Amino acid sequence: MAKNSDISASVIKRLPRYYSYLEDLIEENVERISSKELAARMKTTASQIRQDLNCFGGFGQQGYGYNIKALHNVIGSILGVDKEYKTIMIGAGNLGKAVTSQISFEKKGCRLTAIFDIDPDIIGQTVAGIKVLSIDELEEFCKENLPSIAVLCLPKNNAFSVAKKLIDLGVKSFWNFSHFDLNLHFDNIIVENVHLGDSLLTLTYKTKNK
Amino acid sequence: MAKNSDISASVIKRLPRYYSYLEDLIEENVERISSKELAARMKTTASQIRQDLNCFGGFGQQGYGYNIKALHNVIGSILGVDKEYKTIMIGAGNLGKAVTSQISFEKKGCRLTAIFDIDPDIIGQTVAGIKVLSIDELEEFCKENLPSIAVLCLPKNNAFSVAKKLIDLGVKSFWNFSHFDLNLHFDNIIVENVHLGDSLLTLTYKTKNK
DNA sequence: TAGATTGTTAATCGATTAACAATC
DNA sequence: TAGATTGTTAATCGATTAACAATC
Repeated sequence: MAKNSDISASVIKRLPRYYSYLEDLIEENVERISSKELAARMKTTASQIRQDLNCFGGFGQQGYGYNIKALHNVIGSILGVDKEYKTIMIGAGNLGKAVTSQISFEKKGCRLTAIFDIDPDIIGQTVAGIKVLSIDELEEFCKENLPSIAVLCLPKNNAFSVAKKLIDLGVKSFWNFSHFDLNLHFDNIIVENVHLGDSLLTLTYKTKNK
Repeated sequence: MAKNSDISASVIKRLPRYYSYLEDLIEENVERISSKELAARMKTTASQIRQDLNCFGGFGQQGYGYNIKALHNVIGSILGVDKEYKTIMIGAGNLGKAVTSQISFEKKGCRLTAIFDIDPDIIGQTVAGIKVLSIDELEEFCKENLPSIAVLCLPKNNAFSVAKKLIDLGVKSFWNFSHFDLNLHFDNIIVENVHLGDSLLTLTYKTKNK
């Protein structure tokens, strides 16, 4: 069993998939599943599933398989769904609104505590039950509340300066929807870039070359 | 130089990144760049860049590097940005609206020709300059216009039946925002899944294990 | 006990990196 | 010509798959 810091990115990317499939199985009232059956569902291999899970420990039982609820719990706590990282969002335009309506932050270990925007028309609106604040209030808010995660739903040209400010204010993790590669400009921060455009371009490529 | 169908997924995923960085360089009025310099910008290796590009042909010149505009063009046409795949979107809620406002379909080889929804409040609205149609008109529209790409911005529980219908009507490619793994239920279709929730969970994991 | 399925080691496969001759 | 940098082959590294003894 490896130390958490040794887990490869490939494995980590697959954990949320396992988590989601196990959720489905719970809904279907299935109690146990073998790596072989789960692999068939997910179109992967039993070997890979067992290999992945054993990075964190032996959660199965020979001759039986895995208890679905137990495994779901374990993966959840590995991922950190039980955390409550203070999270803020910058940008409450179409994208920001869509993200809040689409994603359950709480179920993913994040507590959305404030939303900021620069547009006077948007400031004051209620998004995800939270009143949108002016970006001018960002500094004060952060000094008081020390959020650890920021969701960036703003245009490329503002991303650098806002990110810089947030890093100075102690934010360590970024969920980055801006088309700006944060990790290339700052060290020691944690970033998940969402490049929606890249995803569509990849689809175009595949469509063309089918 | 390999046949297009032999290109590995890892390489394909990187092409849009190269494309985007070259775009930045064009804006900065840079004319040429070496694999070494580009690698430094992108925090990757010169070897990888040269290796990747040479899957498609030799676009550089010894002692000089790569002409940025020329390379940008080449990668663009490899990706298929000059195509005009007829594209439809299903679901014009927050997410659908955000996607259309965020993404330039035309620049990615896709022409958005119709948008459908099931909600009477949304039907008739204008989104991305297009009047949202009722889902009831989907079949007729597809028979007449034969779209090749569908963007799915609908809830998990509707995804299967809509996808099935679309596949029967000849749609071959899906940009899938629904939390439903299409590729596991249908063969011979092209799918790009966007799992936003997975991305946030990965961030939570990294935040926890830093 | 016999059957099933795990955890884990070993083998294979593919992707990344390094090296260097070719060439502009 | 000398210097730079490519295209491409070879070496390394890591990830996936296969195999099997351990064990429920």
